[in-house]
Amino acid sequence: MTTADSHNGRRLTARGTKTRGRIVGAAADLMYIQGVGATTLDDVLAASGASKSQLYHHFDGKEALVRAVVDHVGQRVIERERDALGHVSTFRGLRRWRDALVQNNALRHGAYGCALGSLASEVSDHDALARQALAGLFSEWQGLLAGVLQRLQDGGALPPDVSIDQLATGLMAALQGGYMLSQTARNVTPMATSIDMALAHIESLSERSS
Amino acid sequence: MTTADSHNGRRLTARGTKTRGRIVGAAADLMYIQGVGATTLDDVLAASGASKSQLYHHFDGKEALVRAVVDHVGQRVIERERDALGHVSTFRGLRRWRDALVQNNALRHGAYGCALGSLASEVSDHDALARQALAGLFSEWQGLLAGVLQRLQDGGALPPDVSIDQLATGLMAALQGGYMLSQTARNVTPMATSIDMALAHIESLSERSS
DNA sequence: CATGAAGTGGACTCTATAGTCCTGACACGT
DNA sequence: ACGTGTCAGGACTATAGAGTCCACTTCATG
Repeated sequence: MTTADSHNGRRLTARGTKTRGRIVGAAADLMYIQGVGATTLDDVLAASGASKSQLYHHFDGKEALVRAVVDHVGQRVIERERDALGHVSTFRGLRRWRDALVQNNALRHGAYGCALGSLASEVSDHDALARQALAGLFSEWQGLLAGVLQRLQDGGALPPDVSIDQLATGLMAALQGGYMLSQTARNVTPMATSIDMALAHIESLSERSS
Repeated sequence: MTTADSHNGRRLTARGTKTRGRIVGAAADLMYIQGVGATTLDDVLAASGASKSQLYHHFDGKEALVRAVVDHVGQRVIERERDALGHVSTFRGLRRWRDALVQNNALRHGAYGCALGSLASEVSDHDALARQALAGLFSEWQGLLAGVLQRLQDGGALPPDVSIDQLATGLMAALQGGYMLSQTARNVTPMATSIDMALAHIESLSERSS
């Protein structure tokens, strides 16, 4: 599942694991804020308090580090979304999920965008492996959305003939596109509006089934 | 309107204009394909057949070149969209617009994404001026979409109480998010699906007004 | 047709950054 | 407690890439 896990099957001590984690965490933060390309290894070392040799001890180079960051950020996002969506089975729950994302993004006025989306658009055209990992993460995330929609459908809140997967794709795209527009405008409104429209559409489908 | 037009008010000869155009064009192509960060000035020089001094004669540095690229790409996209959307006033026309974008993106299996969107997500967090230019371009593009929706509303195809601007925002986000998902998946389907969902929602609003 | 400005060519410098290497400390199994 | 391999520190190298400089050519306008 993971792309560039630990290092090619070496034994890790507790201390080593901790150092590796510090490096990946610092790299993830910096790459989120500055972008992947603008983040130098020296930046990462300074932020994590590690040294060159430690970095190259744990990773083959920058590309490998980026892949580890993708895995790490992916894990975090999926975990967050699993918590937020895993048991949602009502439109109200879905709207609460929306509110949480919007509020969270409002804290930085939309800057930096979606942790996964930013990585994806910067990395997809350079590193095929990272791209595939990101594609997998998006599809996992979308699967969580599909799970919610499935529960809605099972509960009769959505007609049985609508395509859960297509709705999940549309919702995911609205979310990502909204993030990007908000990032560019430095204003959360577009993101909120676009998710609202996607949710409105999904909710409107239920009216037919009454 | 333009961000980093010609150079700080110098007189341009025909030859100079041509050279400047070659440089910007080559830079735009390279930055679209390789990304802004991965495109070096030497790349641009090699591709355009210009020399260092010519580049620095016309631009203050890489940042200025990037801004010129944003303007250039923006002009192209807006012009294309004005042609495609300027006189559309039916749902059918809107679907033909969708088909053209999807087919065009299918040629490269989604790779590289939207010319404007890719620039935006890479540049927004680094260069405030470029970010504002991109925000302006997005809003211009969205204005073209809003124009179509307005004509639909004026013609009675959309109820008078729906918010044109919100629909245009949602459609734009669906488009951009779709581009990004397709770029990551190397597959146009998500983009097509997400635009379809946005259009379906907009069309569904008209049913209420019958 | 002269003069100065716009335009061109490419060598050169300087610095940031990826990546290497060597030395030594620590930790764990035996 | 001892020895092997993981872990850490940081100096060092190599190079790619941004930006400078200067000599030269072409152009526009009086």
